[in-house]
Amino acid sequence: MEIQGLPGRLLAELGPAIASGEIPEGAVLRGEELEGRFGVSRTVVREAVRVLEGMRMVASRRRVGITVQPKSLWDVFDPMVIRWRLAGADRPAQLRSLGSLRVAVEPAAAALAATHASDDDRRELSSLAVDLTVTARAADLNAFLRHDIAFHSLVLRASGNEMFAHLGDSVAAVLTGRTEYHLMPHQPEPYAIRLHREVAEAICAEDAVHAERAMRTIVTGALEELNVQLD
Amino acid sequence: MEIQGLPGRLLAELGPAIASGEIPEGAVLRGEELEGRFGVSRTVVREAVRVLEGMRMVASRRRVGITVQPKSLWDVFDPMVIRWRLAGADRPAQLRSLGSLRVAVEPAAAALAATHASDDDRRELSSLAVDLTVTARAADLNAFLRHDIAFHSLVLRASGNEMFAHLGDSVAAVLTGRTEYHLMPHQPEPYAIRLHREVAEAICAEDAVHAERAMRTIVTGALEELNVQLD
DNA sequence: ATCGCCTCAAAGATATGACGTATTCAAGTG
DNA sequence: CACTTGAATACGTCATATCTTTGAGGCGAT
Repeated sequence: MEIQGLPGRLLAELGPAIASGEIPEGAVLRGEELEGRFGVSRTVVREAVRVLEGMRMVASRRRVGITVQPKSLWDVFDPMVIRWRLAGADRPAQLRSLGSLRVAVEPAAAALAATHASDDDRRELSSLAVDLTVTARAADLNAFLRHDIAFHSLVLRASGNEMFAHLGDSVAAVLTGRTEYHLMPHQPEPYAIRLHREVAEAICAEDAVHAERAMRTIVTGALEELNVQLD
Repeated sequence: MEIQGLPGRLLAELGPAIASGEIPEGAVLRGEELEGRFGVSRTVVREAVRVLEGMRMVASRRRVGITVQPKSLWDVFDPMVIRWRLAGADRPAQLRSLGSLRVAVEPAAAALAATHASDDDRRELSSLAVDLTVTARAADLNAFLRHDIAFHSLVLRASGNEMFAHLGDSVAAVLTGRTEYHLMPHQPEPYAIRLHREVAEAICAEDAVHAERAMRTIVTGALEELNVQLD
């Protein structure tokens, strides 16, 4: 589900360029310039710029042009912004931010899931915990990643909080990045796996306290490891 | 910092209408129809629609039209979406979501602030704690609200995490809504005030554990009160 | 020399006509 | 009944014209 057509292509060029700092904060672009640079019409440029303006990465003013806004104003929760930052020079900072966010949110989500999850959710969660164990033992990193993402997304979704649920994609991005850039041990640690099983069991048993504690251990561990790797 | 001009006005009409469910999920709009309904040109309609598409509230497809997407796809973290939902029929759900998010994030932010805050931040925080105490005693709800927002925003900002910092506006929206709709006691509770002072003192003393605990008490209390009021 | 006002031009904002193109739906065909 | 084909439709893109806002420089008065 992405923005299509020429405006989408323009966005795919401009967004990362701005997110990576290649087009620095305060830089001024002119619509006409973009038309020429990308060989598209005014219509297309304006629509792409409007979207960027919607995520507060740029501001368009008459007689001035399109100015890149300071990073502090950007909608840092916008999935597109997150993706662009993860792809560029901001990757470490973005990973750290998301890591801290996970530490805050996922334990709370696990606690809520323990009381709010549907029976289907609980079954699915148990099944995923098993899958995780199996793929970890087989050292199948790709399958492990897939199940890990599914596990954490499901917990977030099962929390019943729409805002938590929406962080599933961001968490997926973090986990994917961690695997892609070899920021995790080649063989997932047995201890982490056991914690995942504990989370699943606690949620199935409606034990919010235990679910929260186990999940907190998982995400704080992940954050610590991330910090070690990034230093 | 809002989207200006005619597209902005169109957004200000369409966004709330969709957010409130007045234009239901799955509804199909035609660009030409919107041109007529709002008396603006294609250019304007297209730009507004593109922004809505950027926040995934609508999807535009050839030969079909502009379809309203299911709520589960919306960028629920987009400040515009939050504002629109708070203004409409989704207000209770939005307040609950934000309340849970606060419970997850603000304690973590307080803990981080205890170790990351600048000296200026700490001074400002102490000052705000005093202001809170004074305005609470004077039962000046508006001034209290202003300081309360400043306090929580500052803690989020001082955490040093950009994503936490960006939740300041949303927290402000929750607090404002709570006051506007008389969802809080006329005289702020002395216990809550003392907790704010405790947070400030703990952050100043670099006591992360204490700051986190006091902040958790504040936000869980607020959430409980919110749930009582909304039932 | 400084302040304030005025004018002009630059750049975005809006409107509109023309054409392109994908997609759906249905008629037609085997 | 399945498949093909074609036409209608609504968005997508381009080009152009005109309007509006606003920053900068000039000009005069104090």
